[in-house]
Amino acid sequence: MFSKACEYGIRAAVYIALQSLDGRRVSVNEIAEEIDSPLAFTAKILQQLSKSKVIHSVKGPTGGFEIERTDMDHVKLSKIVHAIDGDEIFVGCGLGLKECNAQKPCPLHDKFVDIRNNLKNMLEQTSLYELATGLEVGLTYLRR
Amino acid sequence: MFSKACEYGIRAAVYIALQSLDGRRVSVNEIAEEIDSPLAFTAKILQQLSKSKVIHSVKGPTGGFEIERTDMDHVKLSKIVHAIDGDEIFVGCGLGLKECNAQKPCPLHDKFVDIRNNLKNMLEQTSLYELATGLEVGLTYLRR
DNA sequence: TTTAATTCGGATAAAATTGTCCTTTATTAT
DNA sequence: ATAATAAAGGACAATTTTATCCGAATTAAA
Ligand code: FES
Ligand code: FES
Repeated sequence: MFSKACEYGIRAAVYIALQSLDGRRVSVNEIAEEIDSPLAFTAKILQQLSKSKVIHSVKGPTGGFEIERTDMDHVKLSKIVHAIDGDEIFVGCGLGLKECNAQKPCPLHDKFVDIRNNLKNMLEQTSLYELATGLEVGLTYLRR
Repeated sequence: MFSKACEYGIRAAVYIALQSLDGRRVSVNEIAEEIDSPLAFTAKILQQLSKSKVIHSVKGPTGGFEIERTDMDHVKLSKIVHAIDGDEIFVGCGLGLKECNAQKPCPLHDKFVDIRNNLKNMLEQTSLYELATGLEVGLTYLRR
């Protein structure tokens, strides 16, 4: 569904959000440890998320990654997926035709667009804050 | 969503089904041409589909690929996806945890499982015959 | 029985994704 | 100022996916 990079990116962003709720800024080392992801690869992904304004980074001692409390609400999963995987999942044809086109649809078009739109809506409606709070209460997990 | 191999596999199977409705057996060359896919790679995928009984192959002159009329109804897309991409898409965690587990769910679990199940149901309910008939009537396309 | 058409299967190559390493840059604390 | 800490960025390596090539096996037709 999503690339590995995107999966790590979402898990990392949720973890950063959770810690930011406590006013804690976190390092790549801690993030990779907590979400059980490859350190250097995770660092690359965090750079992307930083550039696309999903998270905020601070260099130097006491530096690290954080997310403003107000941003947590309006940063939706769709923004992260878009930043890392692009828009294929939001607009692409399920059978791989060059573009999804209702005027010249593939055999799966109607059924696929339904599901694709459900996914799109879910991603556009789910905020980092929402996901982080489940974690905070101890109901959900970022590793296993 | 699906791998390239899987996309080609579905398109190929639908095309084979369509031609089989006319009693025509088709070659890899014709299939790759009609669904606009790389010839040799498509041949590999057809081998897989043949082994997993999605399609039937006949060697030698006048040989090629075909699907029995009765099979078209009960071969569902889920079988093709399973044969080529495995079961990750049916049971995997949306955030890449080693396994999806309702007892220890990732933050996206509830919302993701909904969509994953919609997709699963759609694939399990959609037969090759159903997709081929849309093509037959000229309402849908396998290339563009 | 020979030839030709076709799938099958193995080896290999190219491209994309995933992952690592090391140097540079910014910033804080001593 | 200097040293230490952390992200940024570039080069490179490993793995997986996508794709190609070629010879072997099968079978129908000439
Ligand atoms: S054309 Fe294939 S999903 Fe729309
Ligand atoms: S645990 Fe992540 S989708 Fe179920």
